[in-house]
Amino acid sequence: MFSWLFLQIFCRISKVIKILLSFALYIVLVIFNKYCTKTMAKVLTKKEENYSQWYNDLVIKADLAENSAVRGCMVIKPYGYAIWEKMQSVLDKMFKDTGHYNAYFPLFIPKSFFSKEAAHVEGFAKECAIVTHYRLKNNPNGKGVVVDEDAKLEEELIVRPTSETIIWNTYKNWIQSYRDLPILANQWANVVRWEMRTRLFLRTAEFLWQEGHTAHETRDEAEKETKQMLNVYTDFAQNWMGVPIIQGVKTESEKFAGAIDTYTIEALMQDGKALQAGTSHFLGQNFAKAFDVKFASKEGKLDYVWATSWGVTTRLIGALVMAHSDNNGLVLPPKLAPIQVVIVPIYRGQEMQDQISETANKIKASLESKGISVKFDNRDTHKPGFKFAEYELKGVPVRIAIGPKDIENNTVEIARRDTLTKDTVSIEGIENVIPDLLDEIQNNIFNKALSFRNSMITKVDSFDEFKDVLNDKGGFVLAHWDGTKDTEDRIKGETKATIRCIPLDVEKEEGKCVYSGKPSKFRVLFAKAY
RNA sequence: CGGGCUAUGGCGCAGUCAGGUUAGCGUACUGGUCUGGGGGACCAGGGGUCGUGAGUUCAAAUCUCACUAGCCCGACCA
Repeated sequence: MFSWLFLQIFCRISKVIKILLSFALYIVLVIFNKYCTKTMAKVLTKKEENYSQWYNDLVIKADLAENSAVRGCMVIKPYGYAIWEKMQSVLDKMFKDTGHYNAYFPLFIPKSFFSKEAAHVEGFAKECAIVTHYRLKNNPNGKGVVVDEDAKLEEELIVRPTSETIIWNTYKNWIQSYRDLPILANQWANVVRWEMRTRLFLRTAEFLWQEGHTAHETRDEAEKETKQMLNVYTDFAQNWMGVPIIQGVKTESEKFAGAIDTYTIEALMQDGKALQAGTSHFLGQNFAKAFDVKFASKEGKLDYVWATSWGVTTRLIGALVMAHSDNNGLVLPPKLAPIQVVIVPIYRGQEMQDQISETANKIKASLESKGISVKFDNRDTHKPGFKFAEYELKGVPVRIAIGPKDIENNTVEIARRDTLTKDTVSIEGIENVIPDLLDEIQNNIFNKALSFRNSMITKVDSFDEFKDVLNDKGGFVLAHWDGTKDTEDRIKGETKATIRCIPLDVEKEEGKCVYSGKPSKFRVLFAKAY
């Protein structure tokens, strides 16, 4: 009895001590916390401290996307989706301008279609989602619903990881004669690849993309199409996203399963890792043979159709984020920014607010007449400083601040997101200043990324050097390779670097494989990649 | 899919080891006053089935098991 009482008392005393200690610690933390919020960047992990955490923070805090209740699947939030819509509209126009048109094919693909192209199935089999039943029923043993085992599908359906099979099964019915060619179809769709490790935008179980699927009379025509679309992607990446890329062709082991050749555009992220930003495949007659798609030529001969496919995904948003952004948040290229200019008023009292709003609305209208997207943020619920930080986080390229001093002097303060510099300029002629500034920002962002990228391409001639560069510096490594899968695999095993591509503009150069010492005729591009 | 960690107001966390009265804090939110050229201050207020489900116990945020989701490392991969 006494010992029990003693124990109770002891417990209480130790609890009291614990509480006192926690309280002291808490006070210290609170003070520290207050100090921190006043002196440090508030919301983002620093890029230099933890790059992937910085990326995650950025995507979430800038309101681009968030994780969902479904494993591996993200919710693309309005601001992130607005960027995707801009990408879509630009790309869609580029596709139409090169003679393509849109269509839509089913989400579900009969399982048997996959077994028709053996190489292709190997590439995706391990990450397919499969529909086996078509009905639910109330759980007879309790709450909720269960799968109705009586509603089993005769043939399972695969949720498309890509649409070659369903499309080529369809093209078979569309194509009889050379007069039916070419077919230049594209579809905007979602696809599912059951990824084990996912990251917002970069790798998710479901993602959005476009996939072009074309059919041609001749090999030559299909190859030209493949390269044309690679150039379209290059144009988009460099001139719209401001992301410099390297065009190249994939090695046998890195190419799309089912393709003869896979062409790629490879971008470099700020942490020195490469990211494949788009691919264009020359499929040869592989799918035509698998789905028996023949056409009668002008000479009346039957031949298999030549094919291409090409795609870019919402991963481009990840590339956009990682290519340009800084510790203050996103940096968006003006050509893809949902909001290109934000106007923040600074005022005291209703009267001043009205006065400034009038000026702000005039500026807004004059900029909009030039085709610029402008947001006038006249919320009275947030202070100017808060808004400054918020739009920086969201990467709005240009901010115009208008306060009482500006009204007096007929000026505004213009702040650039890319350089974080501020200037006071006259309101007169601002509708001409801003478009030029947006162009300049677009160019500056690209040039900055380009000089970084160029500084991160290193030629090496020994395997020690190869490893040192990858570990200490990162980026692309140009090295001789003997052309064998074995060497490629070994290098990957030892360094985690893969051959990103054989650059299209590669110079002929006699050399020795950096790993095996065997002869090589040109250098290939290695990097650790996303 | 293997190893490790995690899940507590909207968000970020403490409390869990060692079960015990009314589960706290920051931030966000609501109202008010002062403010306003870089994430404001003060006062008052509301909000939590402690991831889900079972179990142990007089008593579970706390212990056990299963499940779900997330993060990190690996394996796999267009």
